[in-house]
Amino acid sequence: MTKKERFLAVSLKLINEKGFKATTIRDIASSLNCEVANIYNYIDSKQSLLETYLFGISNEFHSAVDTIIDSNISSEKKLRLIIRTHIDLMVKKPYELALLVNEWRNLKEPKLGTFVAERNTYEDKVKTVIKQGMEQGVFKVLDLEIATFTFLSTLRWLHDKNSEHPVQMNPIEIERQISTFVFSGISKK
Amino acid sequence: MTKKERFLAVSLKLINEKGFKATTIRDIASSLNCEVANIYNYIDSKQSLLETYLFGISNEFHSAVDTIIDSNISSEKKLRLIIRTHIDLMVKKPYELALLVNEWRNLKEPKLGTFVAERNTYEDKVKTVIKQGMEQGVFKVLDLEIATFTFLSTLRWLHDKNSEHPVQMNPIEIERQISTFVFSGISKK
DNA sequence: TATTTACGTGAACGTTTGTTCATGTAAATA
DNA sequence: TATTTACATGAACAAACGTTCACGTAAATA
Repeated sequence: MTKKERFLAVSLKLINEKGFKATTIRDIASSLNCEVANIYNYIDSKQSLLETYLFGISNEFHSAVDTIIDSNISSEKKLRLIIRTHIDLMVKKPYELALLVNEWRNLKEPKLGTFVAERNTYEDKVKTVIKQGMEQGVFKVLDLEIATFTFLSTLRWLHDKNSEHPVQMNPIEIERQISTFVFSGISKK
Repeated sequence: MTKKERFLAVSLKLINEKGFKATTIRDIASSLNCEVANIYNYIDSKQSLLETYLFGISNEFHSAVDTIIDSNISSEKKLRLIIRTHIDLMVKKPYELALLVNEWRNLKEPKLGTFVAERNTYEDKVKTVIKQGMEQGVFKVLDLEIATFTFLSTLRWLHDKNSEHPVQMNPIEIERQISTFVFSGISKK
């Protein structure tokens, strides 16, 4: 692990614990046992640090969902794979995922606009999958907006709870539980 | 509307747009067309302002859910009423609801601890309703943690989307859509 | 009328913030 | 060996922050 990688990891953890605005360069330097000025050997500015994290994880979601959409499988299977993608990223990159939820507001224009646009595009991709499922008679015909965002919010649970007391279950079992909820709801029969 | 009420409303809106840390006392004064020092005729500190908002809305959720739990109705009906409560609060107090989601991290100890405890208690109350439904054979027997937080995340959607482009539907229709999703999922039969 | 209360003002405070600077060292490269 | 590169240092900067101060005004209260 290079010095820069260690710096990136420590910063990410700190920003997650205290929030981006509350995490100072001096905090990071202190955790790293180095001088403040040293940080600027790794980055240009505190803002660019946040941008690196956010656009990095954003791209991961996009490339994953693109592969899913382009594949020749049923809408239900696509939705199932999207669930799986979110779970995998929660397990592999919990801190980056948390930033995506909590800290994107701290971006400044024009990066903020770019980020929001990317996120909207992601939501639209998911929406398309659900829409196709409805048209094919596989999914209930609900309000498309509400269905999509209720679905995405369900997946957001992954981050929230995992960040406070990490889930013990294995990813496959989590996927089974969430898929059950998403596809057939909470009512018995 | 008294001066203090106007101050509280303007602050709330600003904090929602820019975030608590990014909203300065000078921002608030500027929006209010008054001097900075004037703000301190209304509040003791910036922190106390956040505390007022957060514990206020937190109490509203608690008293609503307490009434629901104590009432002599089925588990399904209780869950339906909880959904309705969240929707009503989203419509009536969207800004406070957003703070509850986004800004609670900015509380400082010991208030932070109190808040987190209150929130956990709320989650436990919802969890109890779901647990009873499972025991009575009304709900599927899923992992209780996952079921509860997936459910709560579904309701969180209400805030997220409403804050960006407010939902046009009336509360009753929203409730119908979300209840369908929660109780019977997205799959057609 | 006298006095309290609510609201308003502008300057100043002490701290903390991100960032830069000039300078240094030790290792990799040429 | 000479020179570039990567990392390190401590002091300093200007800006922004929450908060306080002494003072002022006008209306409500006694």
